[in-house]
Amino acid sequence: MASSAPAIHVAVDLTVLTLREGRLSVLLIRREEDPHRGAWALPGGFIAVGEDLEDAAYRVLADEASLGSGAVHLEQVRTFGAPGRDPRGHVVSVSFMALGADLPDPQRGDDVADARWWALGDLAAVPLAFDHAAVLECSLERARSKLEYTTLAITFLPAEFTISQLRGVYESVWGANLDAGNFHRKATRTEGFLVELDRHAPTTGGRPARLYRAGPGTSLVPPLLRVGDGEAGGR
Amino acid sequence: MASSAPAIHVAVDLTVLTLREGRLSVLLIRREEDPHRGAWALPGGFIAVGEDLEDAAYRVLADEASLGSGAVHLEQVRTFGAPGRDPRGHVVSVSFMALGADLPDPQRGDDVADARWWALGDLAAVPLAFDHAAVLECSLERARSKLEYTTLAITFLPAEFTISQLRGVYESVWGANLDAGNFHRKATRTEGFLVELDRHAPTTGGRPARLYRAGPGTSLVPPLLRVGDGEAGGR
DNA sequence: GCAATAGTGTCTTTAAGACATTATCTT
DNA sequence: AAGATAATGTCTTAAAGACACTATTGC
Repeated sequence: MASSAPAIHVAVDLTVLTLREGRLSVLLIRREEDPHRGAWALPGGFIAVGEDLEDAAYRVLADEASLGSGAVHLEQVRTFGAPGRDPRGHVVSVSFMALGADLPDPQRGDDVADARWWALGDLAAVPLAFDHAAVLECSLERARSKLEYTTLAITFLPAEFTISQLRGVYESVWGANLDAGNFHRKATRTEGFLVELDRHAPTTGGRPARLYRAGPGTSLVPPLLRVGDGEAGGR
Repeated sequence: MASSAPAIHVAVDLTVLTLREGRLSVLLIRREEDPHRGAWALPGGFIAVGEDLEDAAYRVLADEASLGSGAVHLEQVRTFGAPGRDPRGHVVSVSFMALGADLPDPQRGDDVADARWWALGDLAAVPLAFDHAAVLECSLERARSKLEYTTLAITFLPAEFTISQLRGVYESVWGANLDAGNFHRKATRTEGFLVELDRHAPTTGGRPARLYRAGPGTSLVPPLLRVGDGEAGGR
């Protein structure tokens, strides 16, 4: 923190994503100190000597997002190290994405005075601190892409879920509308993706939907490729 | 370098890949100093305060691999920061992969006494320094995977090449045998992948192969998915 | 009954994979 | 001619997408 002896500092930045009311949302924290005082930023922090990168990410998750390690899927995305990205000095930041199911509102604590979930659609006019817009975009693209080839979409859902909910994850993250019937067939017939349960979800006005839980597989073969639909919706 | 005041150091490590005689090969450098003196290691180096990560990677490429920035495709892969990975202290290393066409033998210089290309098939019994086996594996998997969805294979080839050479890249990197006819159709009919030239390559004993150069596209749609063939060959 | 959502079936189109066939060169 | 490699064609099968249809609930 003392900027007398020039050195490189290493930090982690977290893109915490969840679905809230069917909209893909990211957790941002309002900065209380310069630089970028008052701007919204991704949660993050410097790593200590001897601290593992993942441990630092989980620490930030607990301190700034009130989230335990069991609540999210954490994954390293990319490292940002341009010399000018932080006016305080040379900060190399390892960015992670954390995905979870309907994550709770952040609690005010020692470190954090103001923090909230932002639906991505509402974020266009919000300037982010540092290079966090690029960091966020990088994690978003990673998440969108991994939905194609992996079973990662399930991390956005509770332990038991319906096919409609799963389709909702894809639609929200991709910003695309998927055919319900075709998606149902694809999801249920992809080996290792889902395990069918004997129970059904309470009806939401129509035929009750069967419940599923995550299957043993981690990759989708063949993948579930997004195609240029374009038409989308927050919900 | 002085280990008196504990601090975190940031380094870059490079996985430089090329095809040599049809075999996927990686550049390794024999360490001359402890730790791991005498072991083979990926080229790498510490970054300076104020130096960009990519610039540092290109500097290492020039110093330790005698390669200019035009010769390779450079891409960040992953950052390794486990506290115990370097006995000298806490070193966070940003790993890059660099891909190029038939890269030259490294030259001996100030930094490097012994450096050579290793075909990956010959590397099983070679212990690598630090966690470089994991770093290498991570870059390899990235390269294998990106061949599926992008036009990256072309970076392993000279500016003008034949379909057979392109197929050879896939076969070498994936360690799989591909059907020549089907590959030809797929490569030539994937929009943006290739530009057909009016010339032909000198014959290698059969019908002369038409020459192509890289097309404008960067992604392959639909992708060229690897499937479980298993049978492979270095050549 | 109707509205709403879940789930299945059918048809078309695309594309992969197996493999035969033709084309064009060297010797 | 034989041998080698390049390129194309044919057939089968898998799977995506469009979309109609059936199933099961609440009202």
